[in-house]
Amino acid sequence: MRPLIHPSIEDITVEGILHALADPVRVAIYAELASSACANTCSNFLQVSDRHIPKSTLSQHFRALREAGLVRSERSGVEMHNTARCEEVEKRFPGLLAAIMNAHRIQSADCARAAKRQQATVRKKAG
Amino acid sequence: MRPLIHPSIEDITVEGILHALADPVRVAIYAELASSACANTCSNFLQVSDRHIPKSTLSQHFRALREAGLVRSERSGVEMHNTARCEEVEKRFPGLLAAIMNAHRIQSADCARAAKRQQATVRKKAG
DNA sequence: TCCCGTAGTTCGTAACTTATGAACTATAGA
DNA sequence: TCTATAGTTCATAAGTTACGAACTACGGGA
Repeated sequence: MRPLIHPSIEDITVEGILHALADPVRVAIYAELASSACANTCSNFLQVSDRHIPKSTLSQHFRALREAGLVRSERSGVEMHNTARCEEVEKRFPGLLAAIMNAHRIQSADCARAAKRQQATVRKKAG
Repeated sequence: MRPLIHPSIEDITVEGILHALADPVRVAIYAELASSACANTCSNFLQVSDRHIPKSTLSQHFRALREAGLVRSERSGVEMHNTARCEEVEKRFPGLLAAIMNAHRIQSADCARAAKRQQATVRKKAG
């Protein structure tokens, strides 16, 4: 089994971060990790945004986040402890992650609003 | 020839923006467009960051930027006028593009510094 | 009007990337 | 040692990207 690869702070690239966070599953994972006080295992995320993710796919997503420098993973017994590397990345690229996460919040809010509106329309038609 | 597709402001997604800007050629193009006062043609970018980009590839890159909502393109005679949609995107996702562009500046500066250091080392060894 | 040059697009294909099930490794506990 | 759990790796199918060749579209002569 290969060792876990964590780039040092100066090897983290903007392209790498953007690519990693350009995937809905990965941002969801990252958002959860970033807002969580303690470490999370991988299998916490087998269910993400109401969708089942196969274990192997999840493993690849974690690798992508890790190798982009966004997440630190440490094996601990049979499981893995994952934490977001927020402070480090913030030091190298100030404001970047905050802006991306904020944009995601805006988008989810919009999306929720749209769904609500559509549901209201459906109810109106039905009744 | 298909018409040019420009998403309306509410159809622009964070994933789309991140994916579009996760490519070094595309960010370079976007950065240039965003900092330019007037519209630029596609072939202005046949040479980007000291590297030649084939016309067909460039065309795809512009399409990607356009369909992500980052760039507006208008055909004008035989050429195309491209402008960045900064203000619109800023309205929808405040601070996002600024943070990404800033991160890119930081990275390029680091890169230039590293190259300089390496060159100094090479000179030292040689002489 | 016809022809040519320039600007950009589309198509076909080869190279690369991603998703996922099956088979694996690693560890903890009985 | 056996079994269960957590995660990884591998093979492969599906999707995406890069780029040359052939194309469309427009403008400007002759």
